[in-house]
Parts: sequence; C-alpha cells; structure tokens
Amino acid sequence: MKVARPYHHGNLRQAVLNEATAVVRERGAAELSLREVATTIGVTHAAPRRYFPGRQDLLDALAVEGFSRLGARLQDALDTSSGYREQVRAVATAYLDFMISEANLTELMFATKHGADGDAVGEGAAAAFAPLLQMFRRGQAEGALSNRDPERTGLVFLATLQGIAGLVHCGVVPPGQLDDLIDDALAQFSGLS
Amino acid sequence: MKVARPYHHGNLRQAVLNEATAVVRERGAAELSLREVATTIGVTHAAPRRYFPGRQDLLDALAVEGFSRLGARLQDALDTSSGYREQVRAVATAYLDFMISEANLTELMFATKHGADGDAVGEGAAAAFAPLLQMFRRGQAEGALSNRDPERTGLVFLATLQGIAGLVHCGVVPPGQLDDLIDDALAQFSGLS
DNA sequence: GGCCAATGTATCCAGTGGATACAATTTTTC
DNA sequence: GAAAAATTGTATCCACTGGATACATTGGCC
Repeated sequence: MKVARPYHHGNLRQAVLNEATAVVRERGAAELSLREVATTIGVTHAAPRRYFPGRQDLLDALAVEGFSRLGARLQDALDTSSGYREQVRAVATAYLDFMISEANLTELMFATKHGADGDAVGEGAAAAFAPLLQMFRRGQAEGALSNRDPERTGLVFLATLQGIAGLVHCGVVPPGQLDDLIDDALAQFSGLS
Repeated sequence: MKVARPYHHGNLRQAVLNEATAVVRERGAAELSLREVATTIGVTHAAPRRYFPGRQDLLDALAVEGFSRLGARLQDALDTSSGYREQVRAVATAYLDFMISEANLTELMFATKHGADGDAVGEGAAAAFAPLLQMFRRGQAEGALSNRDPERTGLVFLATLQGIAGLVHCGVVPPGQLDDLIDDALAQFSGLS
C-alpha cells in the first residue's frame, strides 16, 4: 500500500541529498535551489527544512559527503597499488579524476563560505587527506623522499594537484595536457628522475 | 552646481565596479546584489543594467579587472627583481599575496561559470600569466631550469601556487605555514636545492 | 532652438530563502 | 487499545533578488 505516496516520505533527507547532488553535478552549486529540489522530489519547499534549516546547511552536507567519497577513492588508490612511486602516481590520478569528473562538487567542497557546520566540513577534509599524509610518511621512511617535513611536502603535493585541477577546471589548461602535467609534477616531487 | 546629484551620474559604470569590488572583498561574490550596489550608490536598481545587463556580466567585469591588477602585480614583481631565482621567488610571493589578500576576488576570477563575456575573462587570465611564461623561458635559456617544456613547467608552478593559496584560503593550511610552503615549493621547482 | 540618443526612473513579474501557524501521521505512554 | 506527544509535511506569509518594459529626464548634435 505504498502507492499514492504516503504523507511521510520515508527518507526525505537522503532523497534531498541525492537530488541536490545531481543538480550540483549538472548545473553547479550556484544554481541549487531548495525549492526546486523539494518540488522535483514531490514535497513542499518547507519540508526539507526539517533536515536542512538553510540552504547553506544543504551545501555543507554535500561538501561533507563529497569529502567522504574523495577520501574513499584516495584510500582505494593507495590500497590497490604498492611501492612508493606507484602509490604517489595512483593517488595523484585518483585525486585528479575525482576533481575533474566532479568539478562542480569540488568547487563546492573547497569553497570559502561554510555555514554553522563548517567544522564538520573541515574535519571531513582532514579525514579525506589523512591517507595522503600517511603515504608521505611512509615515503620518507623508505628514503624515497627528501628529508623535508613529510607533512609540508604532502601539502605542496596536494596543492599542486589541486592547482592543476583548477587550471583544467577553468579552461587555462586543455584536458589533453593533463597527463603530461601530472608527469611533470610527479617528476618534480619524486625527487628522483 | 554638482550638488543635489544631477540626473546623470557621470560615470556610473566605474562607480558600480568600485562598489561591487568592495562588496566582493568584504562579503564574497555570492553575496553581491545588483540592487544593493545600485541603491548604495544612489541610483535605481535598473540603472546599472545599462552597463551590466545581468548579474553575471558584472561578475565577469570584476574578474577581468582582477586579472588586470594581478597581471600588473606580477609584471612589477618581475621588473623589480633580477636573476632567475630571485624573480621566481618575487613572482611567487606577489602571486600569493594577491590571492590571499583578495581571496574572494580570486575565487570569482577562477570560478567556472562565466557568462557571455567569458572569452574576455579568459583573455585577461592569459594576459596576466604572460609574464610568468616569459620568465620561465628566460630561465630555461639561462640553463637554470631542467630541460623540460618551459610552458609546462610554468603551468605546474602556477598550479602549485594556486593550490597553496587555495589550501590557505579554505583553512586546510594555517597562514603561518605559508612561507615554509613557498620555500618547499621553490626548492622543488628551482631544481637546484 | 529642437530633435534624438543616452541615461535613469518607476513598476511590474516570477522565483528564492526564510519564518510561522497548522494538519496529518507515527510513536510513546499510560 | 486509546489518548498524548513528538515527528514530519503543508499552507501561507514576508522581504529580497534578478529580470523586463514603459516612461521621464538630460545632454549632445544638427
């Protein structure tokens, strides 16, 4: 007896997140409208407010979810490769894949403005990047890394990937050059070669 | 007889740009409202539409202006320093200074969504980065650079700076670590220690 | 001096985020 | 098992925004 949609949706929160994710992916975070999401789901525009009091709360939730997915991808890249250089390359590729295939979401994740739940976003980011730092620590232990602070090196590496994605994202770099850029970046970071 | 503000503002376009710049600097591009800018200037909300048909046009104009200012700063950094390593450092510092002191504007400049005038934004960006490429070509000529494609090296360098600014921007990196990060990045890019 | 284009004004519309009072439903409690 | 309470969604406001259009004022050009 689930026809004629019951008064209670069931799991509105997840439905809203799914629809919002789709909208962001297709049209960007700026175009996201609470009302539109609500109506396409089939509820009043005020209904999602039970879960997301304001628009920014929804955006924050999307960002947290995004970092969670990114972290999983990075961890997976680490787990399915072995050896320092291979791991670095795998992580770099996974990171850039994510940022480019989910460009709008990435822009949202790294946006400046986060709402009351901004801490959660920050924690999500930290958790996502933890595998990277771990990798760099191992790299230093194996001597494959210069004797600098692995945390700093990791950050610079991260920054480089982030920047490459950004340049591709905003059109300064054509996607075709992407692999070459990764090669250059890796060469510079592996220290050797 | 300029009291009692004349019917014609005089140079509304520039006034709008100035006010919009201030708003973006203080509250970010997302908060920018054509109407608010118009009323604080003292004209009807429809008046600026003569110059900026839509909100996005104003944002694009701000981005173009931003790239122009950034380009000037980079060129200045190049002109007031000599020697490859010094120039690289000067440019990096100038670039990061700009991006951090004008964080909101930078976010706007590198945003994905540009309107009908998007080409102008792209050209502005290219013009701003021209001094950088020039510097890298010289660096290669002087042999201070590895024998890779200077264009690609420049892009990776650019990406790294961009990424560092982004990480600082979104709070992943505390500003205090900035100088150290720059040092690391420079060490990796100068190729020599 | 008078015409005409440029520049602002005055008003309208649809859509959005936000807030609040109210109704339907589920869960808890006795 | 029924009444009370908490949850979840609805219905309706408000202020504001971007956008569009018709109208008024001004300044330059002949």
